[in-house]
Amino acid sequence: MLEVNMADERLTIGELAKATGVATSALRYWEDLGLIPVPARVSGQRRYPASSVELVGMILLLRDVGFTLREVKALVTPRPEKSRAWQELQERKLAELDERIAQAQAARTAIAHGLACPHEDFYDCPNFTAILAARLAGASLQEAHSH
Amino acid sequence: MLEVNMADERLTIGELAKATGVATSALRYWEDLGLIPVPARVSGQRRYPASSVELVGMILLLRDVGFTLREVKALVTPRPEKSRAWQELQERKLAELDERIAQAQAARTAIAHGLACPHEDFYDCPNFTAILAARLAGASLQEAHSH
DNA sequence: CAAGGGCTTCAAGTATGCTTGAAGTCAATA
DNA sequence: TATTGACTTCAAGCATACTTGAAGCCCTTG
Repeated sequence: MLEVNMADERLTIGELAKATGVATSALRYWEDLGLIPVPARVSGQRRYPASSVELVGMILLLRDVGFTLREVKALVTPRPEKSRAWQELQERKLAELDERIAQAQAARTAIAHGLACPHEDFYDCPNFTAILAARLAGASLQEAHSH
Repeated sequence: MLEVNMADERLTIGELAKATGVATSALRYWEDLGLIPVPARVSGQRRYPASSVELVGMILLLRDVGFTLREVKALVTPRPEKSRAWQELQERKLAELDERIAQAQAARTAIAHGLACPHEDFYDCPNFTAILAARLAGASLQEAHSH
């Protein structure tokens, strides 16, 4: 049986997987993409520092709110001494997040309205259509992203 | 030149695409998946009612906040007379959205913290690690989703 | 009546984010 | 020493969400 080594703080990939709920295959994939730094090895096997748990947590957090893994990589990899470029990237991502939050709240309102509304005139409510109009107006933004 | 027909309120697929910012290929794909009802045809070409603009707006809204197209379909297709099942689906999705909003706000805090923090001890701040711990604790939830 | 623009279908290709399988290594345990 | 279990690499496969390309139809305009 493989007990968690109390004397050694380093985690095997299985332990990191268990601690974070992320499959080992995904952790190796993230390493290939450069999201996770290449860990030390003990007879060929990866050994992660305890801080990797927080790193994975950060990756999950960013991935879950809609950033691609390449965007996440730009946010979690050690930045070159607090460069201006990196700061600008973070500021852009922060703005994107604000927008995501606003959209999620709009969607929330839309669904809640769907629940509250009697039955048919779902799309006729001025409140509801205002939300949709706002999203459609933001379409240019959507295109700016995909570019 | 093809002017927008003022007398006819129905839109061609190109007009719907322009109004919503969604590519015609995507609109056809959504139709195949059943998100958009099969529209009327005029000499083989699709003609959409004006209300399709709002429908597409709703689809964008839900897709953008992380629902899969199959989930979106369940939310936007005409429900069988306000059935209990449909209402339960909406309530579940509402709860999911609340969670997404909470996560987005957590991510926002995390990034904002990254901006504010001096440089190295990024992952050492108690405030910051609390956010990550919350996300990692919610991992079981993530697994419940993918099932 | 020929050209052009926008539409049609259908099949195949692309990008992302993984999972799965085969074949093998390594260390601990029966 | 043989088996077990977790690990290794690498290639291929899969789901989602589309895009692209080929070949063709229909209507309008020069």
